[in-house]
This record gives sequence, C-alpha cells and structure tokens, in this order.
Amino acid sequence: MVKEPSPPPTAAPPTAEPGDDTESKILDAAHAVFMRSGTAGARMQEIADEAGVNKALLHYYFRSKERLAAAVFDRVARGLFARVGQLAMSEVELEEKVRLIIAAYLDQFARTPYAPGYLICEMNQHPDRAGQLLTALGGSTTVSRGPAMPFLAGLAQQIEQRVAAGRMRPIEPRQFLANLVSLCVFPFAARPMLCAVFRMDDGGFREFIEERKTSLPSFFLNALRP
Amino acid sequence: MVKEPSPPPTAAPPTAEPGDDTESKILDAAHAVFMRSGTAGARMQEIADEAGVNKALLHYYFRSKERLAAAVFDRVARGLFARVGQLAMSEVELEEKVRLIIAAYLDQFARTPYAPGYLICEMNQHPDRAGQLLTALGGSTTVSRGPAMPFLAGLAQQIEQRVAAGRMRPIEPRQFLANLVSLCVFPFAARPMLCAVFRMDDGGFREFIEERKTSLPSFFLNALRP
DNA sequence: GTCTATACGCAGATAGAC
DNA sequence: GTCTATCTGCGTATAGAC
Repeated sequence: MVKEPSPPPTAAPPTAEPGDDTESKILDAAHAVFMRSGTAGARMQEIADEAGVNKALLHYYFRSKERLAAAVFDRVARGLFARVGQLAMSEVELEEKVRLIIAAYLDQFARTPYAPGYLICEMNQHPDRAGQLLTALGGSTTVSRGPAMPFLAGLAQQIEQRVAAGRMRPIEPRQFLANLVSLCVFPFAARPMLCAVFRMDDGGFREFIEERKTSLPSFFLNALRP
Repeated sequence: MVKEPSPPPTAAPPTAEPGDDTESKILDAAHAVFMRSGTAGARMQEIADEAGVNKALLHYYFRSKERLAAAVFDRVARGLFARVGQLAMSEVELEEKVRLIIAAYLDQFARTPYAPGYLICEMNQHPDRAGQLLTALGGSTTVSRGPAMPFLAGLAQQIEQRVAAGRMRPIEPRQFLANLVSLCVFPFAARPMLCAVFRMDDGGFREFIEERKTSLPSFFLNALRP
C-alpha cells in the first residue's frame, strides 16, 4: 500500500484501479507513466512505484519494457479511434456526423488530454508503431479491417452526394478528414505550446476548449458551404 | 572522415555542413538525431557518429546532453516561429496574410517535416520547455517580447475591423489562430498516423501536401465568410 | 582542440527465497 | 504470485595524453 493518490498526472486511465488484479494495476500505471514521460524517458521503477508493486512484477507480467510499451500503445490507440471510427462509419447525415465527431473528440480529450501528444510522439520516434496502429485498429470493431478503408469510402460517398445536391463545395475526402481531425486534435497535442503562447493555465485551457466546442462546428461546416 | 552522407534522416538542418567548424557540425548532428529519436531516446554516441567527431567533444562544446538538447530546441523553435511570427505581425491585409502564412508553413515543413512532431514531443515530456520557448521567441525579433502578445492584438484588431465591415463572421482571435495553425501543422506532426490510415508512402504524402497547398486557403477563408 | 581510456551510476532484467 | 538481492550492459561524463 505504498500507492499514493499520485499527483493527477495524465488523467484517469481507462480501467478502474481499486482492488483490481495486479496486471491491471501495472497496465494502468504504465499507461500514466508512459504518457507523461514517453517510452524512452519512462523508468520501470517509476511504473512500479505508481502501481504500488515490485519492479520485478512488471517483468513477470510483461516480459520486457518494450512489450509493456506496446500494450499501452494499443490500448491508447484503440481508445482514441473507437468512438470516432464508429461515428465516421455510421449512417448519420453528414452535417450531424461532423457535429457528433467534434463533440466526441473534444469531450474525450477533456478527460484524456495527453493521449494525442503521446500517440504523436510514439509514432514519430518508433517507426514500427505505424503498423501496430493498423493491426490494433483492424483487430477491434472500429476503423479499417482489410486493405481498404470502408469509413473513408463511406465518407467520400456522403460528400459526393452532398456536392451533387449543391449543398457543399467539392473537397477531397482525405482533406476533409484531415481538416476535421487537425482542428480537434492539434490543440491538445500542442497544449503546452498553446498555453505558453496564449498565456493560459489549466483553467484557461479548459475555457478555451469549452469555447471551441461551440465555435468549431460552425467554423468547419461553414467552410464547406457551396 | 567517417561521416557518411547519412540516410536522409530528418531533412536538412538549417546550417551548412561541409567544412564547418566542429561546434556547428555537432549542433547539426544533434539537431538531426534529437529530432528523430527524441531527447530521451537519443544517444550521445549516435550524435558523435553523425557529426563525425569524438564523443568527448560533445561535452567539450556543450557541457552536458541536457544543454545540447536545449540548444537544439531553441534553434528549432526559432526556425519554426520566425517567418510565421513576422507574417502574423505584418500590415498585410487579413485574407492575404492567411494565404501567406499557409504557404509559408506548408513550404517550410516540406523541407523540415519532422520539426512539428519534435517540438510537440519535447514540450509534452519536458515541462520546462514551455518557458524556454517563450524566452527563445522573445529574444529573437519574432513573436512575443514583453508580457503581452503584440501579434495577437494586431490580429484581433484586423479581425474586428473585418467583422465590423460585414466581411467576416465573428471569431475569437485565439480560436482563429488555433484553427489556422492546427490545419497547417497537424498533418506533419501526425504524419506517420496519416500515412498509415490513408495508406500513403513518402510520395503519397508529398502529393497530399501539394493538394493541401491549394485546398487549405480556400477552406479556411471560406469558413470565415459572413 | 581532439583523441583514448576509464570512472560511475543507473536501468533493465534475472535468480531464487518465500 | 510477490518479494529481495544481484547481475549486466550501457550511457553520461571526466581525466589526462597528445
């Protein structure tokens, strides 16, 4: 019971912590530590401390640091793409879909604000993670199973219809999606930079995001008016 | 002369390399290595190899790894914000300014595509970097000297005028800037993710960015039509 | 200024008792 | 399954010759 409440480091990990089994406690701790320190910067001892278990146990449950890091990466990636992937593939009308995706993203990141930065860092420094991302996503019921990307095709179709109906300017589907995701994710990934440049503290950032929840949908949908 | 042309790792560092003095060679090498491996993941030996000098020399010129990392961070930060900061503060008309900023960003990143990811990682994992960013920027002739942010104030004024003239929808200046930067920077920061999800190789990504150069200005300006 | 050789600590991983 | 103790290699940093 050495485990302290731990200075709220990377917001709440997905799974519960109280009387959970050791493996979960380790994974949750690793989740938090890897997110704030990066894989290379994190120390196994740090994870053990945060989990309130012995360092040797990390190796008992997860062979090596690299395997533990991979497990955490998978969990974070799935957590990020799950809802949004489902929303993107759903049959909802396009404008409403955009609103739902923005709301889902901003809402989720308000709870796990460090996930975007973690994923970006991890994939930039560890090239294999790109492939791992796809298998992680392909294995679950989310985005891309198989070689093509069904949700992109579906999106393209929706866009095409709307353009044909004269209700939207033409836009390449990948650019559509890249714009949408950029606007949602970047402020979280670049949070320290934004906070520095805009002179915001944690509260200021929260307000900034709150305002964004209302301004972003109209901004994005406006950009696509014919 | 152990120095190989080195497999184009992080695109060309700012300064030249050929017969330069040792300190510059080290800084350039550190620039490249820190960018692709991150500060924590990088090894001093790796930097020495890339610079074609002895490992001990790194400590001769830059005391410690941390100091070397700080020097690189400063250089990258200044390089990224210099042009854009100047553009943002210039007296150019707002629409034209937006076009110039987008062009400058996409053009610059086409040459140093890993800079955004590096900066984001560095600032997420190394909290002190936020302050360092501001001093680095404040020292140069770019963005924020003093406590306030002149370029934000100037931007706010331009927006206000345009809104008053009925030529633009109202938008909070910080949201304006956040949107602009997000759309420009994120695709580079999240490049491995985009390439994986969109099934793009390096060439495909280049094309994607090329298309973005034309589609992004109209997208952004369109979003602000009244 | 540049090199070789080396000191020193730390972090990942294992052995083995309980 | 969980712990203590320990091994091992690696990475930063320094000492000191040239």
